[in-house]
Amino acid sequence: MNTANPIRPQGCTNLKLRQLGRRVTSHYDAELLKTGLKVTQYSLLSHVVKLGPLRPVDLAAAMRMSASTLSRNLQPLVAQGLLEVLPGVDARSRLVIATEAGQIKRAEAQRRWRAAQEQLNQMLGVERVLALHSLIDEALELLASEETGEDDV
Amino acid sequence: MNTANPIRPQGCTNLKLRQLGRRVTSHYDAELLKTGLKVTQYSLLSHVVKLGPLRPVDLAAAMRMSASTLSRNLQPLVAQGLLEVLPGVDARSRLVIATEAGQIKRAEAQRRWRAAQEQLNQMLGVERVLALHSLIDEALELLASEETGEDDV
DNA sequence: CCTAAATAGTTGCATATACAATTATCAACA
DNA sequence: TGTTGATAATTGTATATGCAACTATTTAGG
Repeated sequence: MNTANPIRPQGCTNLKLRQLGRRVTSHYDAELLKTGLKVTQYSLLSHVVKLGPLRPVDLAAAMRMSASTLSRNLQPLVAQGLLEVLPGVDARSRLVIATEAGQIKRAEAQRRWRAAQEQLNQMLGVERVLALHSLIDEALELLASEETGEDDV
Repeated sequence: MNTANPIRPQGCTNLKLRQLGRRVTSHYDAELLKTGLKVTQYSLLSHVVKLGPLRPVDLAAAMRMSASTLSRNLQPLVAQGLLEVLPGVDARSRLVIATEAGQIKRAEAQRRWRAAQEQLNQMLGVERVLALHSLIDEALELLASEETGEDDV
């Protein structure tokens, strides 16, 4: 019959994203193994190095993760002496900053990350990676304001 | 100078996948909230209902997740009486099966899932979702055998 | 038949993830 | 200036994720 829909997406977008995410994470993690960092930790460290001393709330926003997740994810890096959490301008806020060791570690890990990224480009084809990045960026853009119950009263 | 590369992917594929994954997960979870299931749990339950009694190892393979993760992810669903883990043909293996309650719950959750999926199609545009699915499927295919150190000796 | 390798599953450990609740502080305003 | 609502961060609780190590079987070879 096919009563109304020409082509409809098959399968669950979330499941697919998770499956690919798992696979890709393990790819980067394998390359980063020797640095002692997981790719999630590299991302976090890298953001702090680049965005320089900044408040957790701003870091969480930049990385599009919840503040509570960030709060916990900072801990392993602080424990390793790669990051520091200093008192902020406010008595309630803080400032996250990369230590000297953190900057060095990041530079080292960045080489590994680049190798992993380029290997991925090889395996998937640069075209495909570019297309995937574009789609993800567009999707993130389109989902940015939504979902929060934005009624702009 | 730009010595050799016409266009190279900007940013980290893993970070992007994670960011979109987080956003999309929360979208589905919001819709599934009333069923008491998270989208990860819905996926698992759904696979068991569809693939019928099967061994954990096969279920993990079908869902492309590690056996250890699956082992733990089964627990909340078993605790809720939606799944059962029965002795398998082997003394070492098991059989995972959906209970009556599990099948009912899955049918209910499926309606919610479909609503979430269609809402996502709306927000992103069907074209984009189709393109994303295709890219992910292709990437999973291309990464399927790799990465395991396959030397096919 | 017995041993070694392969297979199935779980568990210890560490991390990632987020919602809800909590604590602390700050800002607006009557 | 004192209350009230907003903001910043953390913590309790629950789940997701995987590697390495472990237990229990099974199978393959000698």
